[in-house]
Order: sequence, then structure tokens, then C-alpha cells
Amino acid sequence: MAYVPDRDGAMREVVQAYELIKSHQPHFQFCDKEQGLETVNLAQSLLNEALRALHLALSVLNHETSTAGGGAEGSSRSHMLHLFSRSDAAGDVGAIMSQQRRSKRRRSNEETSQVILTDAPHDDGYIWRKYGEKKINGTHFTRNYFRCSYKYDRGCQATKQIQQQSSNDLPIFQVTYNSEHTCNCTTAANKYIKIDVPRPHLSSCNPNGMISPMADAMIDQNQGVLPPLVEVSTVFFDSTSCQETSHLNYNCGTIDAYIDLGQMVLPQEPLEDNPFSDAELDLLCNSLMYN
DNA sequence: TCAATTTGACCAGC
DNA sequence: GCTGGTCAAATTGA
Repeated sequence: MAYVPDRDGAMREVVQAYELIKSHQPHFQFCDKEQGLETVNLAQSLLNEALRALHLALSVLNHETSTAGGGAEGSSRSHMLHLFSRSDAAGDVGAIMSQQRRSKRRRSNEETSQVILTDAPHDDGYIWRKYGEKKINGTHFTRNYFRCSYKYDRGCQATKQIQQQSSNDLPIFQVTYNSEHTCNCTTAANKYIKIDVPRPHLSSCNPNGMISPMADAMIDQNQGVLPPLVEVSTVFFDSTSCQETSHLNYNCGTIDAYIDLGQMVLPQEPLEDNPFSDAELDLLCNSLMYN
């Protein structure tokens, strides 16, 4: 598991970026006729997106510092839109999981459950029906229980639990998925097309070479969406694992990431040629996830 | 009227 | 006995 070698340094970087963007934001409040309204709107939307991502990153970093004391066991990325399996328990993750291991019923799906932290717990491309709500000991927020809407129609056993983790301006939710969907009812692709502001071009192709509406995510740093020197090339859809694979091309290397249920997952092992800090990778994740 | 949500009760594991 | 997960009747809203 990779860690942030200097957590304070990562936080300083995020804070600096946040302040820098914020200080430049007023310049885009006024429309320059030469630039055109569309360009200004694009710049404004990108700035807002970057601010949102940085705000989320700061919230998570602050949360980690206050709860884990910046301990070495803390997973640097696990609190940022990070998907991991139950068996990946360690550090903070293990503490979260320990609550969920008490009953055999709860453990019955241990091997197939996944936990993510996100600011958009309901936007995962599936249709859910709420079937319960509980006040969990030691938490400020209730836990909500959802099952797949097609449980009876198609026998889909997928369930998920949503628990709010923080009450910041941009609250973070822990979402636990149990059992896999067997209903084939995903509408995940739609979330990438649900765009109401100017967005980088999105299209894609599947392993059969078919062009689909969301492939070829050509997002480059010139548009200000990503940290410098990062470019996202083709997004592939793996029909067997129902995952999209996105190849992130750095100027000095390439890494693979997976987009599942709308969440981007970066490799958990450190990359030898990774030119970015974990904070920058977190920013990258958020920049790519349009919720 | 029907589907979705709410909420108290029940069940099973610890 | 406590706690978390699920059920199902009651309630709500379109």
C-alpha cells in the first residue's frame, strides 16, 4: 500500500493550488468579448470543478489527520474515492471494517463487498430501493440500507449501505456494496454523458473496436482539468468485468486506472516512475469524475 | 391507486 | 443483552 511520505507537504500543495485558483477566479467573472462567452464559461466551469475537487481533497486530508493522527498505517488514497475489498483491511480501513465484522450475516458477503468513500453516494449508475435505516453506535449519522430495485424482478442480490462520514460543506459518504449485480441494469455510462457545462470531449471504444459514446477521453492539461503533464487517452470497456479501463499517460510514463461504478481506482502499489504525489493523484481522480 | 419511503419489530451473530 | 441487517406494515407522494 502506498503512503504519502509527507502528509503536511501534500496538504500544503493542495492548499496552495486552492488559493491560487480561488485568487484567479474573479478574473473570469467578466466576459471578454474577444475570448467569447463560450470560452469564459468553459474556464469558469473548469475552475469550479477544480475548486470542488481541491475542497474535497482538503476535507479528506483534514479528516485523516484528525482521526488517524497521520499514522503510518493510514491509507493515503483510501479516503479519496478509493475502492477496495473487504480483505484489504489495514489501518483506518481496518478500523472502519471492524464494525462490520461482528455478525456472521454481515460477514457473509465479505469476499464480494467493496467500500468506497465518495461525495455522490447515490450516483453509481444503478437503481436502488431503500429498505432500512439505522442509527449506528459511535457515529453521528444514520446508516441507510439499499437493495437493487430488480431484486425480485431479476433476482439481483446486490445491496449497498450509505453512511455519511463528515458534515462538511461537501460531505463524504462511505458506501459499502455487497454482492454483485446480476440484473444488468447499469446506467453507469449515462453519468459520463450527463453534462450540463462545456466538457472535454468524451467517447470510447470497446475491446471489439466498437466506438461507444464515452470512449477516447481526451482530456489534456491545456483545458485545465488535469494537473500539468497529464493526459487521459482511451477509455476501454471490459465487458467481462464490467469495468472501464482508462490509460493515464504521464509525460514520463503510463499508469492504468479503473473506473468502476463511476469511481476511479488508482494502483495501490507505488509506481516507480510516478511523477505525482498522492495529493496530485487524488486531484486527478476528482478531476476525472464528473458527478 | 401504486410505487417508494419510513420506521418499528424481528432475527442472528457476538 | 447489545448491535447491526432485514422485513414488513404504515405512511407519503405522484
